[in-house]
Amino acid sequence: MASLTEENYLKALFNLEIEKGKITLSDLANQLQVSLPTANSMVKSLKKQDWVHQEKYKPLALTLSGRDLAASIIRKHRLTEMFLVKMMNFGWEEVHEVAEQIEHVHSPKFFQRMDELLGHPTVDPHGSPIPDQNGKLEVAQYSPLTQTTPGQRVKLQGLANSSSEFLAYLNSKELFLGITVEVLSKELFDQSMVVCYPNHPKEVLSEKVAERLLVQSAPEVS
Amino acid sequence: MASLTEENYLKALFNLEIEKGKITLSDLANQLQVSLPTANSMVKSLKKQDWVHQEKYKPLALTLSGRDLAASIIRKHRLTEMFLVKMMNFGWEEVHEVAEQIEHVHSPKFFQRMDELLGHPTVDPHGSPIPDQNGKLEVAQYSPLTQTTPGQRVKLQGLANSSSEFLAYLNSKELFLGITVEVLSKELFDQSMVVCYPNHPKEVLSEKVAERLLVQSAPEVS
DNA sequence: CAAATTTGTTAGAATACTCTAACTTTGTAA
DNA sequence: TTACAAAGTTAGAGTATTCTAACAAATTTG
Ligand SMILES: [Mn+2]
Ligand SMILES: [Mn+2]
Ligand SMILES: [Mn+2]
Ligand SMILES: [Mn+2]
Repeated sequence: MASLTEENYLKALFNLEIEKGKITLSDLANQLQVSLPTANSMVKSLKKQDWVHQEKYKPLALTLSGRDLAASIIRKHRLTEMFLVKMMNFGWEEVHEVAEQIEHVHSPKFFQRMDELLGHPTVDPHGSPIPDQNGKLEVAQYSPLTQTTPGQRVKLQGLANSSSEFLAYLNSKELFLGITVEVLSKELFDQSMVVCYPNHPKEVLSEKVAERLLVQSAPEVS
Repeated sequence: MASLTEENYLKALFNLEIEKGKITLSDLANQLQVSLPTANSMVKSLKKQDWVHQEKYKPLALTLSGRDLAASIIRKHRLTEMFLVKMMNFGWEEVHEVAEQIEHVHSPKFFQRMDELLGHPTVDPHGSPIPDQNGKLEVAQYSPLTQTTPGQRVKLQGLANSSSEFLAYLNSKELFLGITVEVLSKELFDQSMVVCYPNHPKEVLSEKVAERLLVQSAPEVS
Protein backbone atom coordinates (compact mmCIF):
# COMPACT_ATOMS: atom_id res chain seq x y z
CA MET A 1 0.00 0.00 0.00
CA ALA A 2 1.25 3.45 -0.89
CA SER A 3 2.30 5.77 1.91
CA LEU A 4 0.99 9.32 2.04
CA THR A 5 4.30 10.50 0.58
CA GLU A 6 4.20 7.98 -2.23
CA GLU A 7 0.63 8.97 -3.03
CA ASN A 8 1.71 12.58 -3.38
CA TYR A 9 4.53 11.58 -5.72
CA LEU A 10 2.16 9.53 -7.88
CA LYS A 11 -0.26 12.42 -8.08
CA ALA A 12 2.52 14.78 -9.13
CA LEU A 13 3.72 12.30 -11.78
CA PHE A 14 0.19 11.99 -13.14
CA ASN A 15 -0.27 15.74 -13.38
CA LEU A 16 3.14 16.30 -14.98
CA GLU A 17 2.43 13.64 -17.57
CA ILE A 18 -0.74 15.47 -18.57
CA GLU A 19 0.75 18.97 -18.44
CA LYS A 20 4.09 18.36 -20.09
CA GLY A 21 3.82 15.02 -21.84
CA LYS A 22 7.09 13.66 -20.55
CA ILE A 23 8.23 13.64 -16.96
CA THR A 24 11.67 14.77 -15.89
CA LEU A 25 13.09 14.23 -12.45
CA SER A 26 13.71 17.98 -12.13
CA ASP A 27 10.07 18.78 -12.80
CA LEU A 28 9.03 16.21 -10.24
CA ALA A 29 11.42 17.52 -7.59
CA ASN A 30 10.29 21.04 -8.34
CA GLN A 31 6.60 20.18 -8.19
CA LEU A 32 6.97 18.51 -4.81
CA GLN A 33 9.43 21.06 -3.46
CA VAL A 34 12.09 18.48 -2.60
CA SER A 35 15.73 18.17 -3.65
CA LEU A 36 16.77 16.22 -6.72
CA PRO A 37 18.32 13.37 -4.69
CA THR A 38 15.16 13.07 -2.62
CA ALA A 39 13.02 12.73 -5.73
CA ASN A 40 15.57 10.34 -7.19
CA SER A 41 15.48 7.97 -4.25
CA MET A 42 11.71 8.05 -3.98
CA VAL A 43 11.38 7.26 -7.69
CA LYS A 44 13.61 4.24 -7.13
CA SER A 45 11.23 3.03 -4.46
CA LEU A 46 8.19 3.69 -6.68
CA LYS A 47 9.95 1.70 -9.38
CA LYS A 48 10.50 -1.20 -7.01
CA GLN A 49 6.76 -1.29 -6.41
CA ASP A 50 6.17 -1.17 -10.15
CA TRP A 51 4.40 2.16 -10.22
CA VAL A 52 6.89 3.96 -12.49
CA HIS A 53 9.22 3.01 -15.31
CA GLN A 54 12.70 4.41 -14.89
CA GLU A 55 15.97 3.95 -16.71
CA LYS A 56 19.11 5.80 -15.73
CA TYR A 57 19.16 9.34 -17.14
CA LYS A 58 15.88 8.76 -19.00
CA PRO A 59 12.52 10.48 -18.51
CA LEU A 60 10.04 8.85 -16.14
CA ALA A 61 6.69 7.27 -16.94
CA LEU A 62 3.91 5.87 -14.81
CA THR A 63 3.09 2.19 -15.19
CA LEU A 64 -0.52 1.19 -15.71
CA SER A 65 -0.99 0.38 -12.04
CA GLY A 66 0.82 3.60 -11.07
CA ARG A 67 -1.50 5.62 -13.26
CA ASP A 68 -4.55 3.88 -11.80
CA LEU A 69 -3.42 4.57 -8.27
CA ALA A 70 -2.69 8.20 -9.12
CA ALA A 71 -6.08 8.64 -10.78
CA SER A 72 -7.85 7.21 -7.76
CA ILE A 73 -6.16 9.72 -5.48
CA ILE A 74 -6.96 12.61 -7.80
CA ARG A 75 -10.55 11.35 -7.92
CA LYS A 76 -10.69 11.45 -4.12
CA HIS A 77 -9.16 14.95 -4.10
CA ARG A 78 -11.65 16.38 -6.56
CA LEU A 79 -14.69 14.63 -5.10
CA THR A 80 -13.68 16.06 -1.74
CA GLU A 81 -13.38 19.58 -3.14
CA MET A 82 -16.82 19.29 -4.67
CA PHE A 83 -18.26 17.89 -1.44
CA LEU A 84 -16.80 20.75 0.59
CA VAL A 85 -18.28 23.35 -1.77
CA LYS A 86 -21.69 21.78 -2.37
CA MET A 87 -22.40 20.12 0.98
CA MET A 88 -20.35 22.03 3.50
CA ASN A 89 -20.53 25.61 2.29
CA PHE A 90 -16.85 26.11 1.61
CA GLY A 91 -15.74 28.66 -0.98
CA TRP A 92 -13.91 27.29 -4.01
CA GLU A 93 -10.81 29.13 -2.83
CA GLU A 94 -10.78 27.26 0.51
CA VAL A 95 -11.05 23.63 -0.49
CA HIS A 96 -7.69 22.62 -1.95
CA GLU A 97 -5.74 22.48 1.32
CA VAL A 98 -8.32 20.32 3.03
CA ALA A 99 -8.68 18.03 0.02
CA GLU A 100 -4.91 17.63 -0.01
CA GLN A 101 -5.30 15.88 3.35
CA ILE A 102 -8.56 14.01 2.87
CA GLU A 103 -7.45 12.51 -0.45
CA HIS A 104 -5.28 10.15 1.61
CA VAL A 105 -8.15 8.67 3.63
CA HIS A 106 -8.58 4.95 3.02
CA SER A 107 -12.29 4.23 2.80
CA PRO A 108 -13.96 3.41 -0.50
CA LYS A 109 -17.38 3.85 1.08
CA PHE A 110 -16.59 7.38 2.24
CA PHE A 111 -15.85 8.59 -1.29
CA GLN A 112 -18.64 6.49 -2.79
CA ARG A 113 -21.08 8.28 -0.51
CA MET A 114 -19.64 11.67 -1.48
CA ASP A 115 -20.09 10.69 -5.12
CA GLU A 116 -23.71 9.62 -4.55
CA LEU A 117 -24.67 12.62 -2.44
CA LEU A 118 -23.22 14.89 -5.12
CA GLY A 119 -25.05 13.08 -7.93
CA HIS A 120 -21.87 11.74 -9.59
CA PRO A 121 -20.20 15.01 -10.52
CA THR A 122 -17.78 15.05 -13.48
CA VAL A 123 -15.80 18.15 -12.59
CA ASP A 124 -14.42 19.70 -9.41
CA PRO A 125 -15.27 23.26 -8.27
CA HIS A 126 -12.50 24.67 -10.48
CA GLY A 127 -13.69 22.89 -13.61
CA SER A 128 -11.05 20.14 -13.52
CA PRO A 129 -12.39 16.73 -14.54
CA ILE A 130 -12.92 14.00 -11.93
CA PRO A 131 -11.48 10.63 -13.03
CA ASP A 132 -14.14 7.89 -13.02
CA GLN A 133 -13.90 4.73 -10.89
CA ASN A 134 -11.75 3.10 -13.58
CA GLY A 135 -9.24 5.94 -13.65
CA LYS A 136 -10.49 7.30 -16.96
CA LEU A 137 -10.13 11.06 -17.25
CA GLU A 138 -12.29 13.13 -19.61
CA VAL A 139 -9.95 15.77 -20.97
CA ALA A 140 -12.28 18.52 -22.12
CA GLN A 141 -10.77 20.75 -24.78
CA TYR A 142 -11.29 24.27 -23.53
CA SER A 143 -9.26 27.25 -24.73
CA PRO A 144 -8.05 30.34 -22.87
CA LEU A 145 -10.13 33.48 -23.20
CA THR A 146 -7.10 35.12 -24.85
CA GLN A 147 -7.81 33.09 -27.98
CA THR A 148 -11.24 34.63 -28.52
CA THR A 149 -12.03 37.64 -30.67
CA PRO A 150 -14.37 40.61 -30.07
CA GLY A 151 -18.01 39.74 -30.65
CA GLN A 152 -17.63 36.14 -29.51
CA ARG A 153 -19.82 34.79 -26.72
CA VAL A 154 -18.27 31.97 -24.71
CA LYS A 155 -19.00 29.99 -21.57
CA LEU A 156 -16.53 29.97 -18.67
CA GLN A 157 -15.78 26.28 -18.06
CA GLY A 158 -12.45 25.96 -16.31
CA LEU A 159 -9.34 27.59 -14.91
CA ALA A 160 -5.74 27.13 -15.99
CA ASN A 161 -4.68 28.01 -12.45
CA SER A 162 -6.55 27.61 -9.17
CA SER A 163 -4.40 29.49 -6.68
CA SER A 164 -6.49 30.92 -3.88
CA GLU A 165 -5.31 34.43 -4.84
CA PHE A 166 -6.68 34.00 -8.35
CA LEU A 167 -9.90 32.49 -7.02
CA ALA A 168 -10.32 35.41 -4.61
CA TYR A 169 -9.87 37.79 -7.54
CA LEU A 170 -12.54 35.94 -9.52
CA ASN A 171 -14.88 36.12 -6.50
CA SER A 172 -14.42 39.89 -6.31
CA LYS A 173 -15.30 40.22 -10.00
CA GLU A 174 -18.19 37.74 -9.74
CA LEU A 175 -16.58 35.59 -12.39
CA PHE A 176 -17.96 32.10 -11.74
CA LEU A 177 -17.86 28.87 -13.72
CA GLY A 178 -20.80 28.47 -16.07
CA ILE A 179 -21.41 32.13 -16.80
CA THR A 180 -21.52 33.37 -20.39
CA VAL A 181 -18.99 36.03 -21.28
CA GLU A 182 -19.10 38.29 -24.32
CA VAL A 183 -15.87 39.74 -25.65
CA LEU A 184 -16.31 43.42 -26.40
CA SER A 185 -12.79 44.38 -27.41
CA LYS A 186 -9.14 43.50 -27.08
CA GLU A 187 -6.35 46.00 -26.43
CA LEU A 188 -3.51 45.49 -28.88
CA PHE A 189 -0.88 47.00 -26.60
CA ASP A 190 -1.21 44.73 -23.54
CA GLN A 191 -3.68 42.08 -24.72
CA SER A 192 -6.14 43.12 -22.03
CA MET A 193 -9.76 42.42 -22.87
CA VAL A 194 -13.02 44.24 -22.25
CA VAL A 195 -15.82 41.80 -21.60
CA CYS A 196 -19.38 41.75 -20.38
CA TYR A 197 -21.23 39.14 -18.35
CA PRO A 198 -24.23 39.05 -15.94
CA ASN A 199 -24.24 42.13 -13.67
CA HIS A 200 -21.02 43.38 -15.27
CA PRO A 201 -21.73 45.32 -18.44
CA LYS A 202 -18.11 46.39 -18.88
CA GLU A 203 -15.16 44.79 -17.18
CA VAL A 204 -11.47 44.91 -18.11
CA LEU A 205 -9.46 41.72 -17.78
CA SER A 206 -5.67 41.70 -18.01
CA GLU A 207 -3.91 39.19 -20.23
CA LYS A 208 -2.72 37.45 -17.07
CA VAL A 209 -6.32 36.87 -16.08
CA ALA A 210 -7.68 36.10 -19.55
CA GLU A 211 -5.11 33.40 -20.26
CA ARG A 212 -6.18 31.60 -17.09
CA LEU A 213 -9.88 31.58 -17.97
CA LEU A 214 -10.77 28.47 -19.97
CA VAL A 215 -13.84 28.85 -22.11
CA GLN A 216 -15.96 26.73 -24.38
CA SER A 217 -15.64 28.02 -27.94
CA ALA A 218 -19.23 27.32 -28.97
CA PRO A 219 -21.68 28.20 -26.19
CA GLU A 220 -25.26 27.06 -26.65
CA VAL A 221 -27.27 29.90 -28.21
CA SER A 222 -30.34 31.21 -26.35
CA MET B 1 2.67 20.86 15.85
CA ALA B 2 1.91 17.30 16.82
CA SER B 3 2.55 14.58 14.25
CA LEU B 4 -0.15 12.02 13.49
CA THR B 5 1.69 9.57 15.73
CA GLU B 6 1.94 12.04 18.59
CA GLU B 7 -1.75 12.83 18.26
CA ASN B 8 -2.59 9.15 18.64
CA TYR B 9 -0.43 8.92 21.76
CA LEU B 10 -2.13 11.96 23.28
CA LYS B 11 -5.54 10.52 22.57
CA ALA B 12 -4.58 7.22 24.20
CA LEU B 13 -3.21 9.06 27.25
CA PHE B 14 -6.44 11.04 27.55
CA ASN B 15 -8.61 7.93 27.37
CA LEU B 16 -6.46 5.99 29.84
CA GLU B 17 -6.61 8.86 32.29
CA ILE B 18 -10.40 8.73 32.22
CA GLU B 19 -10.72 4.95 32.24
CA LYS B 20 -8.10 4.07 34.81
CA GLY B 21 -7.33 7.26 36.67
CA LYS B 22 -3.58 6.91 36.47
CA ILE B 23 -1.57 6.16 33.37
CA THR B 24 1.13 3.49 33.27
CA LEU B 25 3.56 3.09 30.43
CA SER B 26 2.45 -0.52 30.00
CA ASP B 27 -1.15 0.48 29.52
CA LEU B 28 -0.09 3.07 26.99
CA ALA B 29 2.08 0.62 25.05
CA ASN B 30 -0.68 -1.93 25.16
CA GLN B 31 -3.35 0.52 24.02
CA LEU B 32 -1.28 1.60 21.04
CA GLN B 33 0.03 -1.87 20.29
CA VAL B 34 3.68 -0.86 20.41
CA SER B 35 6.57 -2.17 22.47
CA LEU B 36 7.43 -0.73 25.86
CA PRO B 37 10.64 0.94 24.61
CA THR B 38 8.73 2.52 21.75
CA ALA B 39 6.18 4.02 24.11
CA ASN B 40 8.97 5.06 26.44
CA SER B 41 10.86 7.00 23.79
CA MET B 42 7.73 8.63 22.44
CA VAL B 43 6.71 9.73 25.93
CA LYS B 44 10.12 11.36 26.28
CA SER B 45 9.48 13.33 23.15
CA LEU B 46 5.98 14.30 24.34
CA LYS B 47 7.57 15.45 27.58
CA LYS B 48 10.05 17.60 25.70
CA GLN B 49 7.11 19.34 24.05
CA ASP B 50 5.45 19.78 27.42
CA TRP B 51 2.42 17.62 26.72
CA VAL B 52 3.05 15.05 29.49
CA HIS B 53 4.62 15.00 32.93
CA GLN B 54 7.02 12.11 33.43
CA GLU B 55 9.44 11.11 36.17
CA LYS B 56 11.50 7.94 36.05
CA TYR B 57 9.46 4.89 37.09
CA LYS B 58 6.46 7.08 37.96
CA PRO B 59 3.00 7.09 36.34
CA LEU B 60 2.38 9.51 33.50
CA ALA B 61 0.06 12.50 33.41
CA LEU B 62 -1.03 14.88 30.68
CA THR B 63 -0.14 18.54 31.09
CA LEU B 64 -2.87 21.12 30.61
CA SER B 65 -1.82 21.80 27.03
CA GLY B 66 -1.49 18.06 26.38
CA ARG B 67 -5.02 17.48 27.65
CA ASP B 68 -6.36 20.31 25.51
CA LEU B 69 -4.70 18.93 22.42
CA ALA B 70 -5.98 15.43 23.15
CA ALA B 71 -9.52 16.69 23.75
CA SER B 72 -9.48 18.58 20.44
CA ILE B 73 -8.53 15.41 18.58
CA ILE B 74 -11.20 13.37 20.35
CA ARG B 75 -13.68 16.12 19.53
CA LYS B 76 -12.75 15.83 15.84
CA HIS B 77 -13.05 12.03 16.02
CA ARG B 78 -16.51 12.05 17.54
CA LEU B 79 -17.85 14.88 15.39
CA THR B 80 -16.66 12.92 12.38
CA GLU B 81 -18.41 9.75 13.55
CA MET B 82 -21.64 11.68 14.04
CA PHE B 83 -21.27 13.34 10.64
CA LEU B 84 -20.75 9.99 8.92
CA VAL B 85 -23.85 8.53 10.55
CA LYS B 86 -26.20 11.50 10.26
CA MET B 87 -25.08 13.05 6.98
CA MET B 88 -23.47 10.26 5.02
CA ASN B 89 -25.60 7.24 5.87
CA PHE B 90 -22.93 5.17 7.57
CA GLY B 91 -23.88 2.59 10.16
CA TRP B 92 -22.60 3.19 13.69
CA GLU B 93 -20.46 0.06 13.31
CA GLU B 94 -18.62 1.49 10.28
CA VAL B 95 -17.50 4.92 11.40
CA HIS B 96 -14.64 4.40 13.85
CA GLU B 97 -11.99 3.39 11.30
CA VAL B 98 -12.70 6.37 9.07
CA ALA B 99 -12.84 8.79 12.01
CA GLU B 100 -9.48 7.44 13.14
CA GLN B 101 -8.05 8.92 9.96
CA ILE B 102 -10.09 12.10 9.60
CA GLU B 103 -9.44 13.17 13.20
CA HIS B 104 -5.93 14.14 12.03
CA VAL B 105 -7.11 16.61 9.39
CA HIS B 106 -5.96 20.14 10.10
CA SER B 107 -8.83 22.47 9.29
CA PRO B 108 -10.82 24.20 12.02
CA LYS B 109 -13.43 25.24 9.49
CA PHE B 110 -14.03 21.66 8.36
CA PHE B 111 -14.98 20.51 11.84
CA GLN B 112 -16.82 23.73 12.64
CA ARG B 113 -19.03 23.08 9.63
CA MET B 114 -19.63 19.50 10.73
CA ASP B 115 -20.63 20.82 14.13
CA GLU B 116 -23.02 23.37 12.63
CA LEU B 117 -24.58 20.98 10.11
CA LEU B 118 -25.16 18.50 12.94
CA GLY B 119 -26.68 21.15 15.24
CA HIS B 120 -23.89 21.03 17.82
CA PRO B 121 -24.23 17.42 18.98
CA THR B 122 -23.06 16.50 22.49
CA VAL B 123 -22.54 12.77 21.99
CA ASP B 124 -21.17 10.55 19.24
CA PRO B 125 -23.15 7.68 17.64
CA HIS B 126 -22.09 5.33 20.45
CA GLY B 127 -23.18 7.65 23.24
CA SER B 128 -19.72 8.93 24.11
CA PRO B 129 -19.61 12.63 24.93
CA ILE B 130 -18.05 15.10 22.47
CA PRO B 131 -15.62 17.53 24.18
CA ASP B 132 -16.63 21.16 23.61
CA GLN B 133 -14.38 23.73 21.89
CA ASN B 134 -12.62 24.39 25.19
CA GLY B 135 -11.81 20.74 25.77
CA LYS B 136 -14.45 20.31 28.47
CA LEU B 137 -15.91 16.83 28.57
CA GLU B 138 -19.35 16.13 30.05
CA VAL B 139 -18.96 12.83 31.84
CA ALA B 140 -22.49 11.48 32.09
CA GLN B 141 -22.99 8.99 34.90
CA TYR B 142 -24.62 6.00 33.30
CA SER B 143 -24.58 2.52 34.84
CA PRO B 144 -24.41 -0.89 33.19
CA LEU B 145 -27.68 -2.74 32.69
CA THR B 146 -26.32 -5.46 35.03
CA GLN B 147 -26.92 -3.12 37.94
CA THR B 148 -30.66 -2.90 37.36
CA THR B 149 -33.31 -5.10 38.96
CA PRO B 150 -36.43 -6.73 37.52
CA GLY B 151 -39.29 -4.30 37.09
CA GLN B 152 -37.03 -1.33 36.37
CA ARG B 153 -37.48 0.66 33.17
CA VAL B 154 -34.34 2.34 31.90
CA LYS B 155 -33.16 4.23 28.83
CA LEU B 156 -30.23 2.94 26.77
CA GLN B 157 -27.77 5.86 26.67
CA GLY B 158 -24.30 4.54 25.96
CA LEU B 159 -21.99 1.61 25.38
CA ALA B 160 -19.06 0.45 27.49
CA ASN B 161 -17.53 -1.04 24.35
CA SER B 162 -17.99 -0.07 20.71
CA SER B 163 -16.29 -2.88 18.81
CA SER B 164 -17.89 -3.41 15.44
CA GLU B 165 -18.74 -6.99 16.44
CA PHE B 166 -20.73 -5.76 19.43
CA LEU B 167 -22.41 -3.07 17.34
CA ALA B 168 -23.36 -5.64 14.71
CA TYR B 169 -24.90 -7.76 17.47
CA LEU B 170 -26.90 -4.78 18.73
CA ASN B 171 -28.08 -4.10 15.16
CA SER B 172 -29.32 -7.68 14.85
CA LYS B 173 -31.27 -7.31 18.09
CA GLU B 174 -32.54 -3.82 17.19
CA LEU B 175 -30.98 -2.45 20.34
CA PHE B 176 -30.40 1.22 19.58
CA LEU B 177 -29.44 4.20 21.72
CA GLY B 178 -32.42 6.02 23.15
CA ILE B 179 -34.81 3.08 23.43
CA THR B 180 -36.49 2.26 26.73
CA VAL B 181 -35.78 -1.18 28.13
CA GLU B 182 -37.76 -2.94 30.84
CA VAL B 183 -36.05 -5.59 32.93
CA LEU B 184 -38.29 -8.63 33.25
CA SER B 185 -36.04 -10.99 35.15
CA LYS B 186 -32.46 -11.87 35.94
CA GLU B 187 -31.02 -15.41 35.94
CA LEU B 188 -29.07 -16.03 39.13
CA PHE B 189 -26.87 -18.72 37.61
CA ASP B 190 -25.24 -16.76 34.75
CA GLN B 191 -26.50 -13.22 35.36
CA SER B 192 -28.28 -13.23 32.01
CA MET B 193 -31.27 -10.92 31.82
CA VAL B 194 -34.66 -11.11 30.17
CA VAL B 195 -35.77 -7.71 28.92
CA CYS B 196 -38.38 -6.16 26.73
CA TYR B 197 -38.23 -3.13 24.45
CA PRO B 198 -40.01 -1.87 21.33
CA ASN B 199 -40.73 -4.76 18.89
CA HIS B 200 -39.04 -7.21 21.27
CA PRO B 201 -41.45 -8.40 23.97
CA LYS B 202 -38.99 -10.96 25.33
CA GLU B 203 -35.27 -10.97 24.66
CA VAL B 204 -32.48 -12.68 26.60
CA LEU B 205 -29.24 -10.75 27.09
CA SER B 206 -26.09 -12.42 28.40
CA GLU B 207 -24.10 -10.83 31.21
CA LYS B 208 -21.41 -10.03 28.65
CA VAL B 209 -23.93 -7.95 26.71
CA ALA B 210 -25.73 -6.44 29.69
CA GLU B 211 -22.56 -5.13 31.30
CA ARG B 212 -21.74 -3.26 28.09
CA LEU B 213 -25.11 -1.52 27.87
CA LEU B 214 -25.05 1.78 29.75
CA VAL B 215 -28.45 2.97 30.90
CA GLN B 216 -29.93 5.97 32.59
CA SER B 217 -31.25 4.96 36.00
CA ALA B 218 -34.25 7.27 35.99
CA PRO B 219 -35.95 7.35 32.59
CA GLU B 220 -38.58 10.01 32.07
CA VAL B 221 -41.99 8.55 32.78
CA SER B 222 -44.60 8.58 30.02
C1' DC C 1 11.23 -10.03 53.81
C1' DA C 2 13.43 -12.42 49.98
C1' DA C 3 12.31 -14.43 45.61
C1' DA C 4 9.65 -14.04 41.65
C1' DT C 5 7.10 -11.23 38.62
C1' DT C 6 5.98 -7.07 36.50
C1' DT C 7 7.21 -2.66 34.92
C1' DG C 8 10.37 0.63 33.09
C1' DT C 9 14.92 1.94 30.95
C1' DT C 10 19.00 1.75 27.93
C1' DA C 11 21.55 0.32 23.97
C1' DG C 12 21.75 -0.66 19.37
C1' DA C 13 19.65 -1.22 15.06
C1' DA C 14 16.16 -0.87 11.00
C1' DT C 15 13.04 1.69 7.77
C1' DA C 16 11.07 5.91 5.67
C1' DC C 17 11.94 10.34 4.11
C1' DT C 18 14.70 14.08 3.78
C1' DC C 19 19.04 16.93 3.13
C1' DT C 20 24.00 18.75 1.23
C1' DA C 21 28.19 17.89 -1.19
C1' DA C 22 30.52 15.73 -4.72
C1' DC C 23 30.50 13.47 -8.97
C1' DT C 24 28.77 11.79 -13.70
C1' DT C 25 26.11 11.99 -17.75
C1' DT C 26 23.67 14.44 -21.21
C1' DG C 27 22.60 18.16 -24.10
C1' DT C 28 23.81 22.78 -26.03
C1' DA C 29 26.38 26.03 -28.20
C1' DA C 30 30.36 28.28 -29.45
C1' DT D 1 33.63 19.08 -31.43
C1' DT D 2 35.06 20.50 -27.41
C1' DA D 3 33.55 23.25 -23.37
C1' DC D 4 29.83 24.73 -20.38
C1' DA D 5 25.48 24.16 -18.29
C1' DA D 6 21.73 21.40 -16.95
C1' DA D 7 20.08 17.17 -15.30
C1' DG D 8 20.74 13.01 -12.83
C1' DT D 9 23.23 9.99 -9.50
C1' DT D 10 25.88 8.53 -5.43
C1' DA D 11 27.61 9.02 -0.77
C1' DG D 12 26.89 10.18 3.70
C1' DA D 13 24.14 11.95 7.20
C1' DG D 14 19.91 13.50 10.25
C1' DT D 15 15.09 13.02 12.22
C1' DA D 16 11.00 10.23 13.30
C1' DT D 17 9.22 5.95 14.54
C1' DT D 18 9.70 1.47 15.45
C1' DC D 19 11.92 -2.99 17.03
C1' DT D 20 14.72 -6.73 20.10
C1' DA D 21 17.91 -7.79 23.69
C1' DA D 22 19.72 -6.82 27.99
C1' DC D 23 19.35 -4.77 32.32
C1' DA D 24 17.30 -2.22 36.46
C1' DA D 25 13.66 -0.80 39.56
C1' DA D 26 9.38 -1.65 41.75
C1' DT D 27 5.77 -4.57 43.18
C1' DT D 28 3.71 -8.75 44.53
C1' DT D 29 3.70 -12.97 47.02
C1' DG D 30 4.87 -17.12 49.57
MN1 LIG E 1 -7.17 20.93 -5.64
MN1 LIG F 1 -1.80 15.24 -0.46
MN1 LIG G 1 -14.53 5.91 17.65
MN1 LIG H 1 -5.92 8.21 14.63
